[in-house]
Amino acid sequence: MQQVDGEIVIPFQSCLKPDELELIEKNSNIVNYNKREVIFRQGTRTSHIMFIKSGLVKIYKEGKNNKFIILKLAVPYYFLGLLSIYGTDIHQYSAATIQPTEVCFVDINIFNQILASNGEYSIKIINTMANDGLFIFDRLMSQSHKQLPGRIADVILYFSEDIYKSEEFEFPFTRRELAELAGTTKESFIRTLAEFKHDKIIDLDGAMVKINSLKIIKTLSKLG
Amino acid sequence: MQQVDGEIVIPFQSCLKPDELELIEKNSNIVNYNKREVIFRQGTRTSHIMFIKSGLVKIYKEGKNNKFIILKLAVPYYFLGLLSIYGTDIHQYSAATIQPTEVCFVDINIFNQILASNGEYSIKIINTMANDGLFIFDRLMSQSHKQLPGRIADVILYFSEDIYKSEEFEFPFTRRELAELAGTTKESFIRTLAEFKHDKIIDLDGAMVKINSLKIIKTLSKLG
DNA sequence: GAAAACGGGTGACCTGAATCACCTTTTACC
DNA sequence: GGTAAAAGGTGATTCAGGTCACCCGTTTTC
Repeated sequence: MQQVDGEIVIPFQSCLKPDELELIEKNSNIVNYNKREVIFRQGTRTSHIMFIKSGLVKIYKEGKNNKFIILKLAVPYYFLGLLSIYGTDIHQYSAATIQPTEVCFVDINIFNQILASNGEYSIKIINTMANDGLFIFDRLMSQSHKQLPGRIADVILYFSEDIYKSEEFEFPFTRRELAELAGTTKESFIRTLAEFKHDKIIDLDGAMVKINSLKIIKTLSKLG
Repeated sequence: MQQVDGEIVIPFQSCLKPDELELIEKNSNIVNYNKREVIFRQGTRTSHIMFIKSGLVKIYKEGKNNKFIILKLAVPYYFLGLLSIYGTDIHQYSAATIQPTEVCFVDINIFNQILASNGEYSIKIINTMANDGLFIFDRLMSQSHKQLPGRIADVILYFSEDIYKSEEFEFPFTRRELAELAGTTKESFIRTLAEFKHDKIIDLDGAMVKINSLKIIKTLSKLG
């Protein structure tokens, strides 16, 4: 972890007046993380508004006996931990980098000051939090109430549609992490993925994936 | 469903200026529901800000082949569907009354107007949405990543601590609904509850429950 | 550069909980 | 008030997917 200078591009910047923007810039700083570094741990107190400037971050829940549940990936211009900051003051989940990442930390009092005075901005934040909440809701619905094939299909769709916007991509995760994202075990994930390959629904070579039948994947996702 | 007059007590009323309050009162109305009426269905467009004036409401997700998942109960002074209203414009879950309920509908544009002009109030709404999101998050974590006894314990704790604030209470639900709240089936729920009774962790007579060992219940919830 | 640790992968086994098939009691309703 | 439907409950059966016990290849580490 290393602190650096750099320009700040806060989400919804266009809703901010020049003086508000200046206020934020004066009261924030950027921190550089390497691969596989923890940004914050669940159970710790929230202290700053955070958003990603560049890089890739996993948001996950730590359970007992080394069980992890990956909730989502966060990409540039995503706020980190908003729900916890405005909910309980205690982080309800952890965040760790997958790739080298720049995170911008903004003083929380300054941010609140802007929310209080700039109605347009606060509605943007309300929208962001609502979408965040609904997204995690969807992911957990997938993890809790779908069968394995549906969950694996969801993971593939997540990378294809949300993260890489391509039907051909490379998993940035180990199989164990992919399993944690699907809410299953490494073994079951590997097995089901192998079935997808065998059934020619996807091409698979190590981390490389190419979706052959998006239609089948979507059907699997829908049927659960 | 029946429309009536009546005084409006909006959540966080104390943060509102008299003219804002008046504006809301002029642009809202109260609707009376009987037991077991649907307030809104998932998949429909959001249209109003809603909150409960009196009564009891279940918030649930409808799956395929008559599967339901109950996410939470809403009690007086809870907003209904905020996440959907500010997230997608489409209700992501359904709401139905359990007991006769008065719901207050507020014009959404008026409400947004107040959010934009009253920073204190909009931060309250941000807090509310964050807590809502985290709560549903917790419930789904329970449903997806705990074993049955832990899930049943969670349901008992939910009624005891959140809803009735007593170690003795009456389920307002059928066994089927209780199962939907625990993310399981009627049969499994009944079986596990019977075990709790047999092990003297609870007394059980129909809908009546008395917790004998809160400690064991909490342990079961924690261990998952 | 040996050894340990980690990642990907496979097969055998086991089990928690869903499903199915009932039965009984209570509630709803022409 | 009689019938239908819903609710509570139980036992037997099934199976998806977790667990365990491995294998091999690669990367890390001292």
